[in-house]
Amino acid sequence: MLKLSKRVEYALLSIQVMAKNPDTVVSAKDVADRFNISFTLVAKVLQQLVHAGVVRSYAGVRGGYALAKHAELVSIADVIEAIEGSGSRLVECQEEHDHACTAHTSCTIKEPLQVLHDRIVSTFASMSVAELAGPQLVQITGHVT
Amino acid sequence: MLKLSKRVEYALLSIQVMAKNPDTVVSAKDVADRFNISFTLVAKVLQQLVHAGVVRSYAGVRGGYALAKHAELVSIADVIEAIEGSGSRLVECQEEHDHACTAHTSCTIKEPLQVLHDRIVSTFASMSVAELAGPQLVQITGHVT
DNA sequence: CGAATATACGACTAATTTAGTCCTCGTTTA
DNA sequence: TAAACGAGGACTAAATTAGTCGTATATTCG
Repeated sequence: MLKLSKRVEYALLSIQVMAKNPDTVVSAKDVADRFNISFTLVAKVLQQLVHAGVVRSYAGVRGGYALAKHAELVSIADVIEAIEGSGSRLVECQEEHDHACTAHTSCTIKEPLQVLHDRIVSTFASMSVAELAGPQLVQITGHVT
Repeated sequence: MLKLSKRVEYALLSIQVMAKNPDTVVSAKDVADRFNISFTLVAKVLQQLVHAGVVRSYAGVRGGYALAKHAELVSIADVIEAIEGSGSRLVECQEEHDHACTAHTSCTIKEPLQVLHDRIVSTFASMSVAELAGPQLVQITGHVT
């Protein structure tokens, strides 16, 4: 009914590791080994997360990746958008290239589905990746809002 | 970020026509012509809807399809499930064939995402196909609840 | 009856998307 | 300067989705 791509899944797994280990950098190899998944794919996915500003990268020997913001500030929607791009709607107009689908009575379902789309996006936006990591030990240096 | 398949789209378009014309049967050809889409595909999709009990079919010369229930009683979730099946989760366990993914620490994101999945399903369930048809004229023979 | 117009359905091919690999380059650290 | 890392492009493979074809069956109507 609704499946996330492996790329998004790998992104979430990677981020989960980072969220659980806020004080260390995590390399693509770490993630790939830990979950027995393709190193190169994970590496690619992590690069997309860098582009989107979700994680920071550190090159070099003891390099790797770490979250660019607090886990609470990164939503699942952010991650999905980082990987899949922001351009996808629930229903795409089926002739937007030339004559924006005015030819046929088409796309009459587009408008009501937009409402649905927005609701779903906000559902994704309502969960932060911190929730993937589960309850964390309170940081001594941290603070409660 | 989240796209419905053409099959679901065609299903919704077909249902929309039926919801707008509750007193007539709509043939696959009607729908295909109206939206300039593949007749055989629409026919197939409609057959899936029949199997799922969403629409009723009438064979023969002046045959076609009509909603099996009131449009208000059919949700978008029903339609998606009729077409895509009910088996898909947001994140699938990546080794459920043999040794249910206990080998690696994998699937640690599955549980939190289940929550998200349920929310999204209920979002789809919250909208009926009647909303695709827009406000209808009140039927003389109808009644208000 | 029988021709025309529907649905029913399985097998098939084509197109698109997603997954995954490979190779080369730049960076950092010890 | 060598080893361990990220960056990124070009590519192949696999899986999914879209779409076709052929044939069988039901119904209406002249």
